[in-house]
Amino acid sequence: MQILLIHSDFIEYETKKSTPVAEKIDDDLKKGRMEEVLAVFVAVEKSDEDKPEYAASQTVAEIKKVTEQVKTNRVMLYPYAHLSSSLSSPKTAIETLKKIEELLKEAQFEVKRAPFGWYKSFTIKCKGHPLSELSRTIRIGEEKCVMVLKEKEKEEVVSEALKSEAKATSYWHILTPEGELLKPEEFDFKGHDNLKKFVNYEIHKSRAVDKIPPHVELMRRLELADYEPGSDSGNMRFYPKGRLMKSLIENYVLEETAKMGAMEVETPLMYDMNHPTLKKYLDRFPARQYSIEADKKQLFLRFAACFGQFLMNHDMTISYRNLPLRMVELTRYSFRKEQSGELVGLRRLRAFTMPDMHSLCKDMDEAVEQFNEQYNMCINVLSKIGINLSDFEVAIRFTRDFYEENRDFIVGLVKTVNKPVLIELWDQRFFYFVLKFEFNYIDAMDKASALSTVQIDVENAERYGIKYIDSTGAEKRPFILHCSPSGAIERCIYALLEKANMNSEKGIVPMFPVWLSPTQVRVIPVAGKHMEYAKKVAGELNGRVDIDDREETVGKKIRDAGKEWIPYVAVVGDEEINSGNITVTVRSESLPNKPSNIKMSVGELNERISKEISDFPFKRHPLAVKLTERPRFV
RNA sequence: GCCGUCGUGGCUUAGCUCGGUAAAGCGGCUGAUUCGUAAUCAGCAGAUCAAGGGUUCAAAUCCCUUCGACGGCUCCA
Repeated sequence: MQILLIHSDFIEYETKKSTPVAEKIDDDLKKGRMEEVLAVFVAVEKSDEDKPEYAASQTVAEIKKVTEQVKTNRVMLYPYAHLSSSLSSPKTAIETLKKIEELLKEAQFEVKRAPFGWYKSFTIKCKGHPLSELSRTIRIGEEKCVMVLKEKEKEEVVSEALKSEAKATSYWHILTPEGELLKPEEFDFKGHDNLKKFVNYEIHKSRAVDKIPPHVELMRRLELADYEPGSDSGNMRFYPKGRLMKSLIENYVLEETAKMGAMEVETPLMYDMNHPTLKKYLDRFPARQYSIEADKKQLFLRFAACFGQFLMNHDMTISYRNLPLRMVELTRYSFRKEQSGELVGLRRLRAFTMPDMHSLCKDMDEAVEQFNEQYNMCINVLSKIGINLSDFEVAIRFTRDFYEENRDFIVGLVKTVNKPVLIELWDQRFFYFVLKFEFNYIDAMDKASALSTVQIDVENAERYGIKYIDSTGAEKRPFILHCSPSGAIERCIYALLEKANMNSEKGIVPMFPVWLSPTQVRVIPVAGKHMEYAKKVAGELNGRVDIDDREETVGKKIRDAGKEWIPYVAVVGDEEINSGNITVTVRSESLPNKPSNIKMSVGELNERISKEISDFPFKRHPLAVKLTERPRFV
């Protein structure tokens, strides 16, 4: 049995023409309409033929569940053969449909049934809320819901978490730094445009813009990253400049976690799907996996570093003196087989790089304290990457129990960012965590993407058998914090590109932070005879320096340097050779089409650059110093 | 995954309605220019028009299928 449930403002149908298998009907059934209704499209299948009554009763049970969630008692049954490629006989189908109708009527539902075996026209207005479109497969002898992948004729096991999410009821609020907990409709969003967009995105899932994402064009034009047609969708190629930026951010984040005391480890990319512990965890994690078969094993590609680290924790001997114990891994890659329609440029990928840190804490007090410390670290990390407090919106999500016990702490988190945040509250714990936050970047299309996140996990220490010995010698379960200080590195680059594009539209010249700029200084000799001097200057300059040795006009070279968002462009010609200075175009001080030129010494420029990059990792330029020696990637 | 739009040299696009020799700019190469702050001039090379199938005397153009990108839906620890 396949059913598709659509919570609708209305559905109406009209019979057009009978088919050979049509049931005989009275004229009054040739048209039908219901309002505020759950439309149930049904395909009775071959596998139902053994026990049609069982199939009918299971279907009714599913319908009841959904009607309770969407709060209606009106049902329109609509035979819909297209849901299945393995249909039952028409006779069984009609019987089963009638049985469903009968059972629903017994349960006090207001039911109508569209006739079987007719060509019908129908109009339906779907309500469009998160639960308004659901599908179910009902199989005899199986309690579990499974989704059927038609193209593979293979059943995909959908994790329990994916399902439980549909059942979770969320209560949305806005929490202000003053500690006021307001319903979204009570909150005055004036001056909080991005928060409004974020709330709208989270709760109503509605957007009104249709533009192509600017970062997709930029990632190619700047030769950072590109699609790889030879791979699966959502698996990108990174050109030298993109790889450089990724590498710098990766190293930076790792360094910040190391400062906190995190130990860097490395764990496998693929795991046995039938490992008893992992199997249970898969069920609690709402992600779809890539799976591969090797020898006789079913393996899946990791979607985070949790697996490897928890398995490692399981085998470790840990004393209370070792806590909080932090481990970090930079996952290159984490794999998530997101739905194809969801993939966009660098925003949503199927293979991405993510720092994943886990902290074992002795009790909830320590977990909360660590949570707070990591919350602050995340703010700092993002701002150093170039994404400031004003660029992202905060969501804090927790269970009601956690909130009751930690009200002041939650308000404290809001005070830290000093702006209202979105709160999602659950009556029960549907997930493995009791508290989490995310920092969400809001782009020009009003889409929200999570960057940093921390969660307090109360489940996995038990599941993985992770324990520590407390001061009395007793074994105890730690609480585990999951933390990704920056979120996916690719997503950080997406946010930087989108931000730069937004700036550009506001009349601000777009650029990356200097420490992340692939070329930090470009030296431009005015004519061929200045080349030797240009090389000398380049040799004396700090940072990633290159030389535009092409035979182009100065104007053209300046413009091209601008197109690459190079922070400092030093022109050298007769004047500079005579004065010993260089003339520097400073991007951060330039206006569109109005470069800002400052005469300074090489030493002065070095000092300026040092100030901007000294706190960060440094890597040499991956490309040849002379532009004429560089290939083009796009 | 579903619905819709799109896919033409390396890049950006014209041509597609109404079938008949694929056009341009940028980039590349060659030559001239040796140049002072956001595009120097000229020439040359470069395209089985996403892939596969169909209709036709003839397909970039019409039809079908597949793949990919984007938008919407769904989803998003």
